[in-house]
This record gives sequence, structure tokens and C-alpha cells, in this order.
Amino acid sequence: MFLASRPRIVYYRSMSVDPSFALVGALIGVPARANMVAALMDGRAQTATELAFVAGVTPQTASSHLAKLTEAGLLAVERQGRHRYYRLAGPAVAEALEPLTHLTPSRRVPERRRAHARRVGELRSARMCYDHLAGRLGVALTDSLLKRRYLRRVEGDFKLGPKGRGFLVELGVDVQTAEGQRRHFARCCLDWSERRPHLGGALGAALAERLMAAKWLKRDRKSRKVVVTAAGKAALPEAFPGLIAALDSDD
Amino acid sequence: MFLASRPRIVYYRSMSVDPSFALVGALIGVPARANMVAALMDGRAQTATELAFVAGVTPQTASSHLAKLTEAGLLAVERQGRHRYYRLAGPAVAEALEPLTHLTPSRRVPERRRAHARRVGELRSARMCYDHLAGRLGVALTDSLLKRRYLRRVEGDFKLGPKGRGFLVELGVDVQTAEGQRRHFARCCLDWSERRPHLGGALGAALAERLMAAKWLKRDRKSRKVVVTAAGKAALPEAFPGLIAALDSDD
DNA sequence: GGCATATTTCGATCATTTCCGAAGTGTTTA
DNA sequence: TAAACACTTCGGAAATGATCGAAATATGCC
Repeated sequence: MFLASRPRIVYYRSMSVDPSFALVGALIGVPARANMVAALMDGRAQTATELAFVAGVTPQTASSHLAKLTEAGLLAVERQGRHRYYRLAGPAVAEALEPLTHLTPSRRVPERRRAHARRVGELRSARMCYDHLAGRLGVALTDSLLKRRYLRRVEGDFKLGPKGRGFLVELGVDVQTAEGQRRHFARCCLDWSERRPHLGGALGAALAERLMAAKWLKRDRKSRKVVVTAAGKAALPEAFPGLIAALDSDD
Repeated sequence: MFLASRPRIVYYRSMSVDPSFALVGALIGVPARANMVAALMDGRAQTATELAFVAGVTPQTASSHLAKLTEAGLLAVERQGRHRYYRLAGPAVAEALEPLTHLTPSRRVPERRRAHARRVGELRSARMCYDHLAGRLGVALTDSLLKRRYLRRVEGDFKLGPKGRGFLVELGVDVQTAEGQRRHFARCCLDWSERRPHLGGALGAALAERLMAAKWLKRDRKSRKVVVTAAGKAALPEAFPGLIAALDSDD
């Protein structure tokens, strides 16, 4: 019964170009898995059960999905007691997936889903990209640092000058720890809603962390959104000249 | 018989983050469609039948796939007589899909598929990204222009200085036409195998076109690969100082 | 030890959607 | 006008793979 039915005409498979994105596509093309990955896009780790919840499936199903995602190298696991914490395997995953979000905007808005558009707008203005700031805020902060020559572009990455280092240390950013890490220190991360580069890498993460710790920014508890607190509204423009104009401009 | 069996426990769907990449993932996650899109990654247009061939399916099946891809905005169609030419909807599609190719390299090579690795290496060294040059060659050319200050980075894009304009015109690049186009003039396109920016946009396309026309480069007939001709090997390093070192370095 | 919780494995079911044959529309060639 | 060609639409068969229940494993708590 094998060798049955199907192949009468054999269509020659040329396959001249390797469609290696098919694997990733198949992985994230399923709602359940897409929801899980989306939930992890902010770089935080979550347990299998939490992810089952956000995906709207049973733990069994979630487990199977998570195994696939992990095996393919999109996620990483860490055991902690009876929990397993899943997170994106690295910043590259978030960076690669982000552009896809903006690929099919053309599904024309029915003219009344403005509320949703506004929510997307919020997300555009300030959000986490893996573990550093992105969106309009992330770009604006980076621009401010660039303008004062605290940061310079070098070969596709950023480089922190001595004056910039002093400034960030003064601000309370743990630059030293960031410097000691394995990962890229000051990565130039392209934001795809803004189409502008912003600060990523260990330094980007440290800066974001500091701004959260100082309570100038606050992460939404369940999403990638970031809100500027009252304290932040006062302090940020002072620490980062030129920030207001960039933030107030509406889309 | 509706309302049967399934929903006893209702798992609450949180869906706090929009998994909008699921749509794209589902589209490119199927081998047939993935092959079609991959075949179009060099920016050229192909007929529905040709694409059916590369995907290894019948024309009927291909037609259905192409309709979905087009409806989602990933492809664009153009009718020409009884043919329909499909192509990527724009450079953004290629740019967004490219990173996915490099996301799951970890499927460890069985130690003997080095031949394949070498082929990938070739692709890394010089290839088309939509309609401009990418890979090591694209990055090296861009670096050369940057080093001589012919090109500068401005707000995430490139800007062509007057001296650079003169140089390219001298080289035979149709800069004027490129300037008149709707699309970005000198886009900074991130290459994901190199993780380095290179020249895209109308100018990048014009430069690539010129180098092909001058027979310094030649496109592979069926893939995204680009080979440097004998003439190119002589002329390119002269026109673009610093190119040799960048190209010879092996991975 | 005994029980609850977190997660995975296995097996079977069910929904999705890919796929092709047949038949249709429209275009070119003879 | 007829015939060949390019492509699409429609319908049903088939494969794929997502899903859950049941049961197993491992951890934590008392």
C-alpha cells in the first residue's frame, strides 16, 4: 500500500534557491506558537504553563510546541525546580522576527478600528525589543546620545566614547558590567516601525534597566509596551536634550 | 451535532501581544510557497508557470498559492498578455525575510556537507538582495564609498555627497534616474549574514545594474548568486580601493 | 511517605489546507 | 475560426499536524 496513488507526473524540483526560511515560517505560522513567541518578544522568560495560557492551549499542547521551538533554536530553556523557563534564544531572534510584524499592514483598516491603531501607535512610541528600548523612544534616546557625540557609529555597531561613558555612569547605568559581558556591547539595532537604528546590546539593556530602576519608565506587566512615568516625563528631557520633540510628534 | 465534544474547559486567551507575524509565517512556512518566494528573492519577476515548476507543484496549486501571497501583500502581479509575472512586492519583503534564513543554522552540519557549506559561503560573498548587491561584496563596496566620504550615514539612511555623485556618474551609474524615483534613494540595508549595512535603494539598484552592464559582475541565471568576472577582478579593486582585503578574507 | 503541582510522552481524533483533476476564462498563434 | 497556451476556479480526496485525554515523570511541600 505504500507507493500508492500520488506521483504520476513528477514535477521536477528545481529548488535553486534554498528556502530555509520555511522552517521558521512553519514554526511561527501557527497561532499557538506565534502567541508564545510574541509573549516572549520582550526578552523575559516564562514558564511552560504561563505560555500555554497566553497561547490558549492545554499544557500538553504547549509542551509539544515549546519542544519544537527549542529544538529549532528559537527558544532556550532553563530548568528551575519543577518549572521550565522558556525565553528567546537570543536578541537575534527578536530582531529577525520584528520586521515580519510590519510586512502585511495592507489589510486595510475598516475605518473604525482606530482604537486598535492607537494601541499600535502606543506600541510604536515606546516598547521593548528583546531587552532594550525600541520604538520612538528608543530611537530618540539613541539620537540624543549620537548628537552629543557620546555615541558614534563604527562599522555597523555603536561605540561609546569616554565622555559618553561618564555620562551614562553618572546616570547610574552599570556600564562596567555591560562591558564585561560576552554579547555585543553596543549593538546597532534596526527598528522596523521607525526604520531607524537604536541602541541595543549589553549597553542598551543596561540603559533600559537603569531607566526602569529609576522609575522613569515602567514596563507593562504583560506586553512589550513601556510607559513614561510622571517622574520620567520630568527627568528624561532634562537628561536627554531633544527628546521632547521626538516623542511628541504624532504619526 | 454542532456544539459537540470539544470545549469543556475554556482556556482563557490572553493574547496580550499581537502575533501578527503568524500570518507571514503561515504563508512562507509551506515548502511550495517558500520555494516560490525564495526564487523571487533576487527581485526578478517570474511567470506563474515558472514558479509552479520551481515549487514542484501543478499550475493549479501554484495559482492558489500565488493568490494568497499576493493578497497578503508579499507579492505583486503584473499581467503581460497571457502571462502573469509575479515578483516581490518590494525591497522590504526581501529585507524582512532575509534574516530568517540565518536564524536556524544550528542544525549541526553532518561534518561532510561541507560542499553545501561552501556553496552557502559563495552566496555569502556576493549575492543580490532584491535588486541591489549584498553579501560580502555589497558590504565591501559600501565600505569603500564610506571610507572615501562619498557616502555618509544620515539618520539611518545614506546620503550621497557631491564628490560621490561625481564618482558614480563617472563610473557610468545612472544617478539621475535613481534620484527621480519614488523609492528611497540610498537606503541603508542591513545584511544579515554580515550584520553590516550596505547600500540599497534606488542608488544601490543603479550601481548593481551598472556593474552588471559593465560585465564586471554577472548574475547566476537561476539564483541570487553573483560572480565577479575576470574583467571585474581587474577593474573593481581599482575603482573601489580596499576591496580586495574585504573579499579575500575567508569565513 | 503522601499529595499537589509542573511538565512531558503517547495515542487517537479532528480540523485545516494542500493538492490535483476537471472545467472555465482569456490570450496568442495559425 | 480553431487550436494551443497561460492561468484561474471549483470540487473532492488525502496528508499533515494541532489538539486533547490519559498516563508517566519529576519536583516541591507537609
